[in-house]
Amino acid sequence: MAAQRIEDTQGTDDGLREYEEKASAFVERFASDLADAGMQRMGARVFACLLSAEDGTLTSAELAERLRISPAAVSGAIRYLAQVRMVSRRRTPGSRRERYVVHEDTWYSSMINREHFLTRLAATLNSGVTALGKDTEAGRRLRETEEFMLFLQDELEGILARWEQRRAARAASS
Amino acid sequence: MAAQRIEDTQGTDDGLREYEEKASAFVERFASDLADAGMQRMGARVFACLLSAEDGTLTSAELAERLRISPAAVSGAIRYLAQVRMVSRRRTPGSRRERYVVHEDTWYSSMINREHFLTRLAATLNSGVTALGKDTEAGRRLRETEEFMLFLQDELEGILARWEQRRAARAASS
DNA sequence: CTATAGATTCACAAATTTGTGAAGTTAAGA
DNA sequence: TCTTAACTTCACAAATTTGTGAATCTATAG
Repeated sequence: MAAQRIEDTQGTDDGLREYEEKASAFVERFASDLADAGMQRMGARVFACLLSAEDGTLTSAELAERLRISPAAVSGAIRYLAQVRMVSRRRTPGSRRERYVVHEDTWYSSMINREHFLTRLAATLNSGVTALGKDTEAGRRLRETEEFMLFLQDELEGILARWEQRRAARAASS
Repeated sequence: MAAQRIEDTQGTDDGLREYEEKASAFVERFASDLADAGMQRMGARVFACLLSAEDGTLTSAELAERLRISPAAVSGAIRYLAQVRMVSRRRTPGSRRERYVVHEDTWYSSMINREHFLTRLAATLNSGVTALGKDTEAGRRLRETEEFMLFLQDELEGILARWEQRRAARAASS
């Protein structure tokens, strides 16, 4: 872990500690950004920590140590992250330890689809059109909002596809 | 208010009450969706209420009555909504009352840009690349994530432009 | 089959967030 | 200028959320 950095600093303890401090500072800042966007705090911290891990993978114990939190907190955060499909559990055969891993290629779409948020919102708005009457001004406004949500949902899928293409193209050329 | 609906139900008190109940049920459901997505609860309720109002406008007193909340709560929610540019205050000259109004044509973009969330995230990720070292695997992962955020930000602007076009086209043809 | 590492669940305490009443401001109207 | 309607701010109480230690569960190793 952090081999590169250790080398840069002639492998001194100070160098390693400095590296860890910088890494930790970044993790907290990133987590804080995510939390501001509505993500629960521990979930954000664990996710940030995983994303910053050299191979995108950490065990429960490693997470607990790096973030200074209890195993229970790790467990709760992982449950949440697994639910929203940003992380998955990986059981190494022949070990009791479980490793948690960032879905590097799909967490973007999980982030965007957020439990079908837009689709659900559109359905709710549709019920509003019925409730308020489709010929009222309010009904018209809700209908338009509904259409926007569906439009957005659709476009987002296009964006993800384009990103995958771009990514694939870059991978092929390098 | 709700003229259409009153007509539908022969203007009976029962009809009006029924309409109000349905409207309120929708407002709460919509607010709940928004709250699930990370929006603060009162902000969501006030916003949903405004969006459902016949002309997209209500006074502080009307909001307090419809949502059964104190003037202080209205004030707090409006402060928040104004800050994220989803609602603005409108002072009718020659009146002490203030009206709050949904930015019908711009709240989508406010919703999407959410205080430059993506740009900020990209900046944070960039600092992570520096902290972890750009030649490490983690650094590479963060850089890619940063690129995705910038890509997404860019694409979202395109989407909004397309939506405006679509909207304009429809308005012209009807 | 048993012992135990390791993850999860649960009840509770701490911390945070939220909404209220009351006091304080601001500006319209007399 | 004075009065007062209407919005805002503030301190606090209520409610919610969060993280912990302890107990519990699961499945690997022996």
